[in-house]
Amino acid sequence: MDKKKVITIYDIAKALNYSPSTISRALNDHPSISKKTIKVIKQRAKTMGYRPNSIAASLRNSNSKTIGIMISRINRPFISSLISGIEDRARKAGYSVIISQSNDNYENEVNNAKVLYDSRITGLIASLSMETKDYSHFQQFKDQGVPVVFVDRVPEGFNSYKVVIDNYLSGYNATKHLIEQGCRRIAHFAGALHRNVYAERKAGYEDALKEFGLPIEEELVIKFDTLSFEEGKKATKMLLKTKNPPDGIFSSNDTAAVSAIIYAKKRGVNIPKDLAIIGFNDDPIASIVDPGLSTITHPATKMGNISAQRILDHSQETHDKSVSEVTILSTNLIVRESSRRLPNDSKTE
Amino acid sequence: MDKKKVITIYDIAKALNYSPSTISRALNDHPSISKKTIKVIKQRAKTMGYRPNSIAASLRNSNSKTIGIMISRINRPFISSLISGIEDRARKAGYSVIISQSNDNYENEVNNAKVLYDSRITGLIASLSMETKDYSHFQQFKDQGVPVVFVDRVPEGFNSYKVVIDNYLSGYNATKHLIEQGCRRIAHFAGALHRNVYAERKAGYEDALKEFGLPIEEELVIKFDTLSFEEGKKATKMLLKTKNPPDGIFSSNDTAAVSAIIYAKKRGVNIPKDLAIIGFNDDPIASIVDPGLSTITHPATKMGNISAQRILDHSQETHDKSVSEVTILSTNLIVRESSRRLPNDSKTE
DNA sequence: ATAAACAAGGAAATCGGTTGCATAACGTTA
DNA sequence: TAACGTTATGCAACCGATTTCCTTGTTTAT
Repeated sequence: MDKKKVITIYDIAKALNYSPSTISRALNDHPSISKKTIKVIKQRAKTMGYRPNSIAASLRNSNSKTIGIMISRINRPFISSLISGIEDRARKAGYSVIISQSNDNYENEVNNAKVLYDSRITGLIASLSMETKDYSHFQQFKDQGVPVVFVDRVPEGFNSYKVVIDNYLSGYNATKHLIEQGCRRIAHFAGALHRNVYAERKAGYEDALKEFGLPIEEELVIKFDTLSFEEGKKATKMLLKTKNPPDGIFSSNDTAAVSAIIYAKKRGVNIPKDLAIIGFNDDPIASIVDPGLSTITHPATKMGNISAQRILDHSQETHDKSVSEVTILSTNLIVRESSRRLPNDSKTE
Repeated sequence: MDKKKVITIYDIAKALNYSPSTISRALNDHPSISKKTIKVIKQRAKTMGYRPNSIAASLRNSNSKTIGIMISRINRPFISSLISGIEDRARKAGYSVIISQSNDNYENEVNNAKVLYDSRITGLIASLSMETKDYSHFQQFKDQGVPVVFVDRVPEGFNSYKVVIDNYLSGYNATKHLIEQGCRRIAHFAGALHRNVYAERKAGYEDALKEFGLPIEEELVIKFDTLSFEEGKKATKMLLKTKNPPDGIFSSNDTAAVSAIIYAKKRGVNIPKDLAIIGFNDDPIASIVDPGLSTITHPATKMGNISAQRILDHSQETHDKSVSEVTILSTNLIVRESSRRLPNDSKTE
């Protein structure tokens, strides 16, 4: 094939009878090169079709200007918005973004960490896989001074940047909302409880019940593996079969909640009258399902922006004083029809 | 900070009294190094905590083992599944994936192309922004023998790999389905018509009408900018206001179609009796909305797999004979309640 | 007028692997 | 036994940009 020759700074140097050092400096607006020379060199670089080789620069600087992302799966609303937020912020700062999905598998996550480490990323943004319980594969980054930002699904007891929402308060508010709407027997769809987000949401749920003097009943807390549509259906089916079915469900995600709505409706259960439901995340499906699913917002894009910013800041600052490590974003309760039993609720969408 | 020293092959060489060449070869299982030596070296590399610097290798090999992705926006179901498909395939082959979103803006796309080119990607997978009409920013890759795979939204008259669905046939089938269900006045929600996907879907729509002897009416084809929820609502509102409103809508995406369903329902229009609706993509919302939205499947993940495979194959083969450049995947019609007017339809979900 | 300061640019090392071309030791074959 | 192959390894250039020291010529201050 007829690949055009790739132009390097050496070619420009030869053409203009300058040294490569001068070319490099000129292209980077180094102060010790005269304005005139800079102009000439830049002009010539353009006409010769010069394109910088960022790999060469990365090697020399041992900095790839790349942010690595480790997530479970890209094709989920929360995750894709998170990535979008990271990418937007990163690109504006001239950074690239490299992604890897674990598919919620621990070994994949460990392998991805290896690959990202070897490619000398500037910083890592990670949301843990469902399975992960050991965090030692993140230590290598810290050892090299590569900042690690955990988002949403963060590890316990591993010191690093964290960007999260207040899951406890969110769970509390969701449950409190159901109670205020008259629910007295509220079930909870919980995720894997070694993952902070699910454990905390459950804790908020339980404390809300306690506060309002409602009993915490084992059989009303359903432990899910993946909070999938199928699991949601199965759990709802099971709950509706019991002698004393719940009059409210707080689900740790929207997928399972929507599934519950659809299944319950099919069973002739009136939502929200017989069964009020609230989800978590405010995925697109939440506002599409009928009745609309009440839920808790999850500021995905913003979390992405902030996480990227942490990485960018880290490389800037001197880091004498350790900055606030954990960023906690607030969430909002969105009340739609799936839980609205009282006429005049101010938080209505 | 106390960064641990990074171990290079030179350190291993010194430790074992071998030359760096031997270390490099041993680590890559080069045949001219004895098994015994390889074993010793690998063992030592492990205990010393050696980690390859893939940037250095990239520079020397002028191959970064990286696939670049250019898309409009990550947080859309089709796109995120596409990326997921690419990432899965790429990582299995030891390739990394670097993403960039244009936000459907032409200049962003051009800039992203520059950045990706400069980072010496092995291949590019691109789905055009809504605005893009000039494709010259992709020429630089071809000039360097870097394979470019266009997916879904592909350029006209630019020679390269393409992975698409049969948009014409899909549009034809969607429209035909509505006609078979008794619709006689079918509106079409069209996207930007300089984008192949929307132009072809519209062409399929028109040919189906023709074939069944139905008139093609200008005012029934609504041209959308982004096929958003808001636009869908506006268009539906407008259509329902006319003296002679349509009895069917074929929308080029699910978002606008779902919006139409919701708005029409609110207006008391019976779906599908008064108005049958079919969308495109089979996004999650399609099966959640009530009534369920009939639609055309879009094999996003598979398209991602294939696109990645094209890149991988390209670097393998000798490329004497030019392979089939365009891959066309088939789609399926999914019939849900939003268009089912006849009782016994075999294609029912 | 002369040392000191400054401006502009060059030489060469460097980042860490990779690889074409030796080389040395040893065995093989006519 | 001389010529030749094999096997296992080393040397040094190379990928392309960056940067630390220098050098040279010019300006400023005393």
